[in-house]
Amino acid sequence: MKRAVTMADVAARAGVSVSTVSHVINETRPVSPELRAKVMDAIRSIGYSPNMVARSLATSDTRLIGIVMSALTNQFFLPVVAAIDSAGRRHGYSSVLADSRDRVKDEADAVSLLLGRRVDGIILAPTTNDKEVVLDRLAASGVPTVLIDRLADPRFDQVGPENVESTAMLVEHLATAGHKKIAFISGISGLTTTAERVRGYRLGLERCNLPFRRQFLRTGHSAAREAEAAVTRLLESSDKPTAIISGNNFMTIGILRALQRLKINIPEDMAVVSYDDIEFADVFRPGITAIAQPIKDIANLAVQLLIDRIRNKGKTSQPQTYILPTRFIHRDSCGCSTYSASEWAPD
Amino acid sequence: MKRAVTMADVAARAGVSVSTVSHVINETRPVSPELRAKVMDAIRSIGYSPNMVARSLATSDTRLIGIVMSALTNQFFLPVVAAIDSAGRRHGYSSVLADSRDRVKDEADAVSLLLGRRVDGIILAPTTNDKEVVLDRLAASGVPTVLIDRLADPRFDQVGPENVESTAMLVEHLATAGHKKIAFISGISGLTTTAERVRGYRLGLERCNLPFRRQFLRTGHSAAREAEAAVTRLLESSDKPTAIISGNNFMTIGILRALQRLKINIPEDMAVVSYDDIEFADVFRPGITAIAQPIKDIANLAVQLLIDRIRNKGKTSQPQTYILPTRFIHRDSCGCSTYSASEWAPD
DNA sequence: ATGAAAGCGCTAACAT
DNA sequence: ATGTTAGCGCTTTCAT
Repeated sequence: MKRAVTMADVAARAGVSVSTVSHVINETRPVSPELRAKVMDAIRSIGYSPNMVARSLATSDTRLIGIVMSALTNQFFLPVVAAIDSAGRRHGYSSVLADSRDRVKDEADAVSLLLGRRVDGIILAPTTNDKEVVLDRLAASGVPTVLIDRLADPRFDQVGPENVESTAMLVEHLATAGHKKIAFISGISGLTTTAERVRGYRLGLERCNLPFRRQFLRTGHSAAREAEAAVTRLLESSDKPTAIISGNNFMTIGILRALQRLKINIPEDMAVVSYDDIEFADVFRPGITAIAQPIKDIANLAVQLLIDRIRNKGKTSQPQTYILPTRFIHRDSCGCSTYSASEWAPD
Repeated sequence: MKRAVTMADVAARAGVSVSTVSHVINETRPVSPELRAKVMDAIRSIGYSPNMVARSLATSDTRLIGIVMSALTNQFFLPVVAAIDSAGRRHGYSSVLADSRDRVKDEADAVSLLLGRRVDGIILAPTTNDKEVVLDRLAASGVPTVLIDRLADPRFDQVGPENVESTAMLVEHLATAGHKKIAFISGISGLTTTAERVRGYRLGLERCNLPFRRQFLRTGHSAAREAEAAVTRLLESSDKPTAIISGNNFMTIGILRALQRLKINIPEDMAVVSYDDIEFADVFRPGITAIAQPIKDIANLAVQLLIDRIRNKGKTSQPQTYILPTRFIHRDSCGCSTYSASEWAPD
């Protein structure tokens, strides 16, 4: 690749100064029509394309948003990335990825990387217990940041799904259908989402006057494989539940696998409902009754909050936490005959 | 955010020159242990973090890989992005996203954006008929590029899945089970992948001495909704097929929806097989017999090729095209009783 | 309305 | 082994 075409080349070609070129490109001060035309021609004829790197160095903004998330392989995060990217693009921002693999160390590296790249803002789905390490650095750096999914620190803007009432609703739904022995497969301990969903599980039991029983609460570590194992063990007991609630979509897959392997029919022999919807869940037989997160809303709001903060860099308005309503999707796996749809919104 | 900490600050603090600081950071020339220590201390104590933007301007490399793909919402591309990002990261590269939405215009914008950002290389999944517009520009720019999935231009390194034999194999598989009327739902016309899979379909028919029948070849435009409609129309005819082959995973979903709506049982009333596997396909009932693309292999190879080209910027070795073998996954939807697994590799 | 020139924070000759 | 300094390509103040 030969030497890049620069603004100076354009200026020379158009017979004007570089500052004039810059100003016609950015429309940042009036330029006479004649000169403007000359410049545009020059740009076209020599095929000039502005160097964002140089621009960034001069203005100290990069129009880059850093996205830090656990495992891009996580199905939940694809739509998040897509939504962030497309919302960001509308405002002239591009996205840089940084996988945190759900480990504090990698998360820290990811953040360092992005900070080094001088991204204008960061959207982060915090891993477990990273408060001390990463978030402090982020706060100290002063780079606008919004946390999504797991709400870990009120120093930042945060946006996530409603967890407690949504999960409680699943319990109530099953209880209403007559279930008295309802198990819950929970996610990685240490995640706020996990804690809240477990809380919702217990809240739901209470409301239905059902006892909380330790052996019905198992951890699936947010993953399919572990959830499958957890269910397998759960059903080895003589005292089996009649319904299982999954703490997230991956674990739902694991639960289904376990049940299929054990030849337990859903919903006849076991009702199954899930916090988190699965893509294409409608073609599963039976369809899985689930709570769907407002993923796009979360992403869009996060981007909007982030861009607001980037723009108002000076003023430090109070960070806010947003809990977005989920959607209950009634399908077949709960074993009810009635179909309906409803939404739970906070307050 | 206050003024950024620069190398000059570190130099002052450590009582050395900036070049010494630069050299200890980059390990680009010997520095005495004492000075090195001083510098490291200074860096730590004032919390210095190198400015990649300035570095990039000076070295004219960004360590950024641009990823241009259709709709990040496309399930196929998530693992691709993930794999590219993680492979890239191992070599010190970060990924910048640019959604092409499968439209030439957006693709062109995406490429311009990335070129403006001076990415070191680009991995692109070409949209349809963009040869004239985008690829020429890319070629002219001289920025290392590798094409994935859809192989559209021998001027670039390209890596994609085997399509022809893989699809033919699906036909043969069904024919062996006794099917004589096999329909194919094809993708967007204009994609090389679509053309090749259709070719494989016809090749398979030939090999089995089955006639090609126009009404059994329908387009699903690579999307679930269209595939659903196509199947619906297909089955309105009095002369129905006994088996359907899907041209990609989205269309498979559409096909399943159509069949479920029409209360047609798989595989009893209709066999279904798919080019493209679906995530969690194993929990579908029945399990969908499918050809799985070597997605990670494609991504890894693409990154490797790209980085090789970036490093050997001078020498222009001949671009190569790589066709990677697919994997046949035998499940239940084809209606065979025997289970097996095999792999088709080119040559 | 236009131009000259001083940075932005770094790298990499070029001295010493 | 270390320091000085001229760029990298742009934006933006300051003159004109």
